[in-house]
Amino acid sequence: MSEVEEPMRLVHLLRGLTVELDLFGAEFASRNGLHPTDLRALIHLLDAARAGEVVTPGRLGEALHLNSAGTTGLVDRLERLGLIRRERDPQDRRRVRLLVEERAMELGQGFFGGLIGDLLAAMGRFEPGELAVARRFLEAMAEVVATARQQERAGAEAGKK
Amino acid sequence: MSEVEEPMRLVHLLRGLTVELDLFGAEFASRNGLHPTDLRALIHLLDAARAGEVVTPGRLGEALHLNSAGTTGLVDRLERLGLIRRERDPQDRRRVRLLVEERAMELGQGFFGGLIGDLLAAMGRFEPGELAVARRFLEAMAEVVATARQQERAGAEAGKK
DNA sequence: GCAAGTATCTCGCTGAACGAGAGAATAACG
DNA sequence: CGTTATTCTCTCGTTCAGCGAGATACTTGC
Repeated sequence: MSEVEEPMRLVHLLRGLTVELDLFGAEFASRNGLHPTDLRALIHLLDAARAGEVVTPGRLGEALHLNSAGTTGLVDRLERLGLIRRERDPQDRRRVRLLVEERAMELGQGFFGGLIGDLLAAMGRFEPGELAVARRFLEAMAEVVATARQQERAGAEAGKK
Repeated sequence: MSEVEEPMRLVHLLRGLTVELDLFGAEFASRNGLHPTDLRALIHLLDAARAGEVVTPGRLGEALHLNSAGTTGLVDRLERLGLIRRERDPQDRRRVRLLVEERAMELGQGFFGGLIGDLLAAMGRFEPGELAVARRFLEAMAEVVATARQQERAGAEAGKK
């Protein structure tokens, strides 16, 4: 086994892990009558709610790379399912605030709850020092991907004539 | 910072990383006139080709959770783009083998090449022992997700009446 | 050689997402 | 203030990926 074998295996592991997580999400979604987009939206909304941020259809669509028409459809769907509620912002009545309903939190709990518990349990079998290494590692990888994404974006801009 | 803070941050890091990778893939795909599904199919086909395995439309569709009609559409698309080629299996003429064209490999190189290089470079800044820890960590996480996925599947089966 | 089995493809349809633009409210400026 | 510009959201018509059902082509077993 050469010197580069080990890192290469790590790359594949990383990719495999993202694929697994993706599939897990997709299966959970279809099992609950949601589309992958709906689940991603829900995750975004729950994260924002936990952080105390106000989310509008505009922001949500931007985060998910949907245009306004697609966003309206998405919000309609989530509202019809009773997962969120629309409410006009009293300050700026052009805006609509998206409020997550109780049911959405429960659903999120069902999705994450179990998995997060298992992940934490598995992490419990590592030394604190090892977890610190894992964290540094993940942070380094995340930064690389984020940087690559920006370069990709820059390339897209340039290629647009 | 309590004892559970650190692992929880790791969970969020992990999720954030998968989101970033996903977005990176989606952006690369649309930049090349592909759909996310097309890119996933291409990755699967390239992996299989490297492993020397024969992929048929049936296998591909199964891997991507598409039904036969959707799979035909996908293969049509990839063939029209000149990324793969259909070829009837001489042994069993019911089957069709999917062969990746040169162009697909180049595209895959364009997608992965740069990113993998950057990831490897970032890994180079870690000690061998640290990389071993990262690997054990990722393997543990992957296993948890895979297990959770099977449970989810089992639940889906049961819930199906 | 005929029935059953397997692999792929065709047809018609649903619905998510797109582009364009309308509608409604606020901000900015004279 | 009132008129114009701006910002946010939603509507309309369209496109196209993926679905269910079933047709077609080939193989295998009896």
